[in-house]
Amino acid sequence: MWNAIISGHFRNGDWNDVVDVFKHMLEVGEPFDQITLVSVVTACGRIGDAKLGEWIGRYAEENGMMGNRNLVTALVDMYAKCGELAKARRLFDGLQLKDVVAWSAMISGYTQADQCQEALALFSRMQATKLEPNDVTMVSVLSACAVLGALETGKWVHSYVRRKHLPLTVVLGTALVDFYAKCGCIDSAVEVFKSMPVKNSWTWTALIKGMASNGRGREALELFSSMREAKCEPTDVTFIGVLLACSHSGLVEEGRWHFNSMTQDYGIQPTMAVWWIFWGGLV
DNA sequence: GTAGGGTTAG
Repeated sequence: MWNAIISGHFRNGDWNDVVDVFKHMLEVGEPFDQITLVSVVTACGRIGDAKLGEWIGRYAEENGMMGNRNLVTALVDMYAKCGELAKARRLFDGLQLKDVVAWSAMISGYTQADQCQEALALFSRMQATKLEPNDVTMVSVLSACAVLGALETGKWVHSYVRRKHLPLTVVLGTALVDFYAKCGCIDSAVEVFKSMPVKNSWTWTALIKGMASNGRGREALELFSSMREAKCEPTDVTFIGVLLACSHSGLVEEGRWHFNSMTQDYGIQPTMAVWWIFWGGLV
């Protein structure tokens, strides 16, 4: 029953509630099992609770639970998200049978820690094992390619996605759009965008920012109005793209208008990045 | 009816 409650919070993304329920269980001496620990340690990674995460890591080692691949993978993910890449890698290397989830967790760990070269190096090693990457693996690989400007590798990933008929999920599609836009291939970014069956705010934002950073401010603003017609809610990052578009294209009046609309119509408070763009080009 | 990995920021 406790696991079911924790699972509910987990699926809702309420990581703090997951941790709170577990701490309550410890306080009242409620028994838990490995399934409990998998959820809790994953939540620890999401909220950066390294203290509890490491406590669970020690508990799992001392109680002979390291044969549980789900638990070890969750620990790899937690250590990586808490910035403990070496600890994550040690556990990952110790996994006797690494499946696609374990590989994806370690690759995404490097990408999220800004160690994109390491991420691609690990991806090469994964390919050498003949284990097939899936759509989730490719999201992290594309993110690393985008940061490094590794155009050829990213293009290869795109062709792999098509060849193997990996599902063009909203997250994978967004990663492709972002990758092409960051490499300056706006036409390819638009092509992927158009081919996506489902788009969300992140997808629109990736293309708007891509247009803006490639000097196509007017088209970025047109995309922003299409986004609203599509009833897709803009986020604070969307407005970074919109204001960047105005700033780069010298559309000062429109930029000020969007800035006001952001706070008044959407209730989004300007973040530090927004102030930088505003004071840099729209005053 | 309970378990691991993913995308946007001048």
